[in-house]
Amino acid sequence: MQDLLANIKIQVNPKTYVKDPETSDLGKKIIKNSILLIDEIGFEEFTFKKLGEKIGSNESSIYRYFENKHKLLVYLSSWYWAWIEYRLVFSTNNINDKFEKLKKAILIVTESIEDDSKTEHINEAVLNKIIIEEFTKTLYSKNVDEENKEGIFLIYKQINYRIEKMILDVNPNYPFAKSLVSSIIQGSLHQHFLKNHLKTITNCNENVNPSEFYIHLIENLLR
Amino acid sequence: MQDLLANIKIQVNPKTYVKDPETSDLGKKIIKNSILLIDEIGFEEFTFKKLGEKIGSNESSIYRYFENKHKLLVYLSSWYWAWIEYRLVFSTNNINDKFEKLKKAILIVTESIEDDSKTEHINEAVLNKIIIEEFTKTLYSKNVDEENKEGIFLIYKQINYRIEKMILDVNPNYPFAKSLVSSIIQGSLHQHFLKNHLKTITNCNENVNPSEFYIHLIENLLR
DNA sequence: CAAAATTAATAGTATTACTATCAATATTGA
DNA sequence: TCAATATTGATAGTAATACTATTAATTTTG
Repeated sequence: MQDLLANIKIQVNPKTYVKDPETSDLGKKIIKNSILLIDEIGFEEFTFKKLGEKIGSNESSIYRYFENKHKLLVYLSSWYWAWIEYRLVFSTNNINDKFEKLKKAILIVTESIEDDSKTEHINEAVLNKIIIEEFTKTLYSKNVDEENKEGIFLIYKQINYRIEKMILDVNPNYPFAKSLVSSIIQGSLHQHFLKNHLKTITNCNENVNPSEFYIHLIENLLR
Repeated sequence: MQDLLANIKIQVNPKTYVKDPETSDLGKKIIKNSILLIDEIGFEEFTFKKLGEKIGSNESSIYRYFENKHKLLVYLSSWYWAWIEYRLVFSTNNINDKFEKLKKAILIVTESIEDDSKTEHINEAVLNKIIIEEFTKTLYSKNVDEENKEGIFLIYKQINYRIEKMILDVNPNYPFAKSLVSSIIQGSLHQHFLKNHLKTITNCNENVNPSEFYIHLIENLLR
């Protein structure tokens, strides 16, 4: 899996960037360190000026790759979900049992990423952390409708469609497959967040993770 | 219900404001019009300067009521959840059947507010709209932990505890009551949001509302 | 090795998110 | 009722953000 990924380039919607950061050293440095810096100080405090200082480069150079920090976060999110989709398809592909397939899919989208998978300039574990804390901001923004039209959320939606199909394969009569999937994907990020910040309204902690809650849920709901 | 509410003053944590907006005309004008303006232009575009212009008052006067726009949003959210809690307690109080009680509670926290209940300066229907679009920003902020310590989210958490108790009354063996509640409350706001912006990953629309999805869920999950 | 592309450095602008000061007005309570 | 007090309005000012523009320096490439 590790090695296989090394040869795959995750495709991100070109509308998220001005110049593809994968095409230069500076671009990769921007990606790598923006992940680290956002994790460190949070997205609100994050600025291109600070990022420039961190990578010993100029603010204006970063603007040649990304219009603004919102678009950069959208880029990172798109990369993340494309990576998740790849892992989802890859690891459910050879499972014949419909329910086992669905369970595996739920696991992929709800588990926390413990260690990184050797994509040189992207630390997936840290990226997962910032997705938990910041992904909601890419959806809940004044540009949602516009960005949705541009296809920015296509991969995210595609993951939803794939799992929706798996649900209907397990139980063709379940009437809320779309809502169930979207509430699992978004809800599991939220449970991770609660585990980190509002511990008293979640059962998740170091020992119990969101995956268990959601797998128990579908086991009791769909069959 | 309408009349009863007219005599109740919703209590909001004093740490959200500098001066209680309920104590003056200007304060009430700030509350009333901030709700309308945030709904109109979105929280990101919203500034105290624009609000000042809208109410024919000065930017600096608004700062005497709220430290910044984040705190104002926190105030509005706290008011909203206190209002929901009031309605929750009031309307489940006399229900004896445990499952019916839980269903009613779920209904209260997931339904969309169609018309306002005559709190003079607060339009609950519009407030509900901005909670759907903006509440997530009060939680997912750099100050969560600090604000949580200050008790800012107490009422929100209390609603969670109340419904958790109802779930355990229905099924004492259900192992994820906390996570189920928090995922319903937050998830239903998200389903409303998807209905408005990403229609293809939800079953909710003008005819189907999140309440139906969640009530069907607990019916099949807890008994 | 020359041309083209990329990056760095510097400067500058508009807007935001405030704070400070002081005058004008409204409120209150003795 | 009038004087003290509190509230609000007007104006000005600051630091930071989120950019854009220009030009020079450096790197890449054909």
